[in-house]
Amino acid sequence: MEDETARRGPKRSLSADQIVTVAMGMFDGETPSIRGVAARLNVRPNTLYTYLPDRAALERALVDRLLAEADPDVLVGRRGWRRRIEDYAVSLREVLLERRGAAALFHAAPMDGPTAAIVGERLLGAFVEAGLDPVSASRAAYAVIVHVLGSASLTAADLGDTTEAALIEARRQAVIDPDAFPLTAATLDTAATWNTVDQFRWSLRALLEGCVTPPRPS
Amino acid sequence: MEDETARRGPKRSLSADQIVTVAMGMFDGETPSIRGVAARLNVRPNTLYTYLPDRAALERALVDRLLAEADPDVLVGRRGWRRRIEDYAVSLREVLLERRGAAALFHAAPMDGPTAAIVGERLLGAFVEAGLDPVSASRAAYAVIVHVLGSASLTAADLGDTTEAALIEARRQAVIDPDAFPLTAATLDTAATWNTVDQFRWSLRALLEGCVTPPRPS
DNA sequence: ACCTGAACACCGTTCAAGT
DNA sequence: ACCTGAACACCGTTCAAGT
Repeated sequence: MEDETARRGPKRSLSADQIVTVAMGMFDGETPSIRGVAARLNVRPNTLYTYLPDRAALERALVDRLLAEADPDVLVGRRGWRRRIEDYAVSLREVLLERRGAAALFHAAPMDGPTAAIVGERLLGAFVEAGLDPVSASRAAYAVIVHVLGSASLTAADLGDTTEAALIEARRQAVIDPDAFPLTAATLDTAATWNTVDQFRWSLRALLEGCVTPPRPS
Repeated sequence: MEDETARRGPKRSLSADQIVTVAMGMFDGETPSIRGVAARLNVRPNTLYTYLPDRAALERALVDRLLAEADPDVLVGRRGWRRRIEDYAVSLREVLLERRGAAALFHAAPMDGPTAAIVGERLLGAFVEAGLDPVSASRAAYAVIVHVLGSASLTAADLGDTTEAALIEARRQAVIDPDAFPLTAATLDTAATWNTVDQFRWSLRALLEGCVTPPRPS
């Protein structure tokens, strides 16, 4: 009948979950470091190795938490499949851009956590609903993941320390030689918005459209 | 009338280009480090700061070299626009996967070098040829970049230290609960090939198709 | 003008020792 | 069982000093 905290005594002052939660609040351009997280927890760096085998484990856990933060529940419901996919994608993009350095994580750690499995299953469901056969649905689901993460991390890299507005302005002011790069010069204003949600929605819609279009004869 | 090397004497034993060239041969999962490159050049780490302002400059230079290695010339010629884009994309993917750690670079350093400008201009040309208006061509060009880099770095992350064949086999052997994840379980064999060129070509074609399809009314 | 020694403030990780 | 001190082998970068 002991209460929860006393059940086995306060031997463990930490847990892997707690460590990951603290780390989630420490994105600042880099992935939170083992030493940094330990310092925040007022504990020596090697203490964390009681709960995590290595840094890669922390990274995998962070990847899964970020996927969950984007709320996989928007992938189900009675709205159309396009809308559901787009909403989750936009949400994930937002989550990743809110925390500087989060996007890059996905290119260092594999997505093999429980939330990744749920997101995968639901993406498949949306594409089956769109009329795709299972093989195409699987390919389409991965294509969407690729596009969302690619976009988020490229944007994160371009943003660096500045704001979106500053980046757009800087891009607009770029000096392009119109003789060597006529098309680039003519489309400078559009290129200036490459890192906006609007561009993201445009390319994601194009991808979805292409995924559900029967392949043309090559 | 002095010869080239003697013109100002052998004061400089290095050049930024030389440093970048050496670094290009040192991808091993991480971006080559300043200290590592210096060691390879038989020079003290801080010597490199005579030629490069900081590590970020090395990274930007490497990004441009990698884009060039994929050979932007395949983007021009008399072959169809789809073929030209796909060939460059596949080539860039290959270049990035050949050097472990190369793909991740693009998500840390902006693409602002001379080769990036050429690739951009030629992608725009291909999409204009496809009949897109300038604004759509610009968006489509960026969408392609996003997709290629997203795919390459996700694949690099999944591959880790193993080979493609080993990864496919491991994915095929994965145990999925068919009650909780019916679609995932049913499409396991396709998911096993997510990191292959075939999947890459499939999703890239879908993206291109969607880019040249007139937008549907939302 | 170029290169270096020495130092600073960081990393991830291991291992034997303490409680 | 958990936490730590100390150490190892790394980072990028700065700065005063040497040639």
